[in-house]
Amino acid sequence: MNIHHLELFYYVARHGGISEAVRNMPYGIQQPAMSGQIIQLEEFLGVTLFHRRPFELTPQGQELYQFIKPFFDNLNPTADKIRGGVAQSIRIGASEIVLRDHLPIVLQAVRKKFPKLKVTLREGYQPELEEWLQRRDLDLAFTVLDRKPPSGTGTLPLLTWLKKAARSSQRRNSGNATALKTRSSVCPPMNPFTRISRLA
Amino acid sequence: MNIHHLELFYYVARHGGISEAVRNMPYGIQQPAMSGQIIQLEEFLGVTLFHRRPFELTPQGQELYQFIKPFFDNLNPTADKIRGGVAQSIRIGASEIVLRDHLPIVLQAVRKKFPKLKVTLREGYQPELEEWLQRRDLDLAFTVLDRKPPSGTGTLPLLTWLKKAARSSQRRNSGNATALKTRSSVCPPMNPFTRISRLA
DNA sequence: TAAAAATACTCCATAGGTATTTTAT
DNA sequence: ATAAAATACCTATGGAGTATTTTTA
Repeated sequence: MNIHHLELFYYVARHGGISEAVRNMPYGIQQPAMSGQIIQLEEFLGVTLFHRRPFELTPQGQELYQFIKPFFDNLNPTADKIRGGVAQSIRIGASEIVLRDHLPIVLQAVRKKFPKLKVTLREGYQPELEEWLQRRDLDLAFTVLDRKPPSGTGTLPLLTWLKKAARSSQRRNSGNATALKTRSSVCPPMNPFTRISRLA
Repeated sequence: MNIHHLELFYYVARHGGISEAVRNMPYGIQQPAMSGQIIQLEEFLGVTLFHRRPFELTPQGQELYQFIKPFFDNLNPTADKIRGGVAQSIRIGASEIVLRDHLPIVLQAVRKKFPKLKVTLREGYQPELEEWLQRRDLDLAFTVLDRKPPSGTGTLPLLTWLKKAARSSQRRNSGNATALKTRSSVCPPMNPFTRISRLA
């Protein structure tokens, strides 16, 4: 079952014809391509899905359309929901000093870039932060670290992580790296600290 | 939104991991391909869909899985239903003579090949048959025809149509040609008659 | 240390494009 | 006569393969 064929059929059924579908497609495709793909779908199913001119879904075409409609109707909305559902929140842990003296200026700059981002702050000392990261109660932690990061987490040099976050895919950082991507100049000098963040 | 990516993710979520999904795929695919496609999906959504080892869906992964699951769960069953839903019935129209003297022997042979096929017979004279074909009240009609077939219908020489039906795709004949595909030797000599059948 | 996942390529199947013909209103 | 759909043919993108490395439980 070629699902791409179903997607094309969805638009054909929706717009009442191949050419009409082509004109209303969210992305570019030509009529011969559309015809070909639809024919392949019909051959695969061994069934005529619709009469061409005048356009009319066959009973089988209706059944198929009924089945695929809710899926394709809600595809992009669902994607948008998922896309937005994470990037708009980040949970940061750090020591009281970092939280009070260094983070505010950073967050202030971050807010300008991402006004809708919700930031949750949590105070804790190193072993706590580490545990919370592993438990996925935190997305990001600032702390000193004298050994390699525990599994499920990773580190980046503090002064470079902002740039790295920009490069590294959102995938690696659950979308939060992007949320924090900002001018590295706004990053205050916290050299001795090391960042631990969940990578997976 | 690449739907093929969703299909792959469905199997990953279902089987709890990329490698496990690869092992249980209904068609052949390799782990690197799977990894790559999943990564593309995650990059497109800007979200981690699942933690790799140990495997665990993220909240976003769960939301996506919830959404796509009913669709992919029912995909093949629906396809099968549509596939079978037509081939098992055919509506044939013909004159009383054809119906009584010629069709029975043909249908007897057809039944052997397609025991589950339901045949509906209807008697009528030429203009009626033609109208019923156009109205799609019939799938197939036997009649004489002194002019070209009306729109929405087509003809084939009686002694060759069985072979042709075998060649021509099911698409052209709503699956019924296949249902009627049988040894042409069982076709009695009805030379003067011509077949009209819906082509679209 | 062994299994899983990611990376680095190479390749090729097939979706899609252009040009044209056929079909139906 | 005109617009839709189908056909023929070619191109090229991106999905999938092999080999290998990296990761982590």
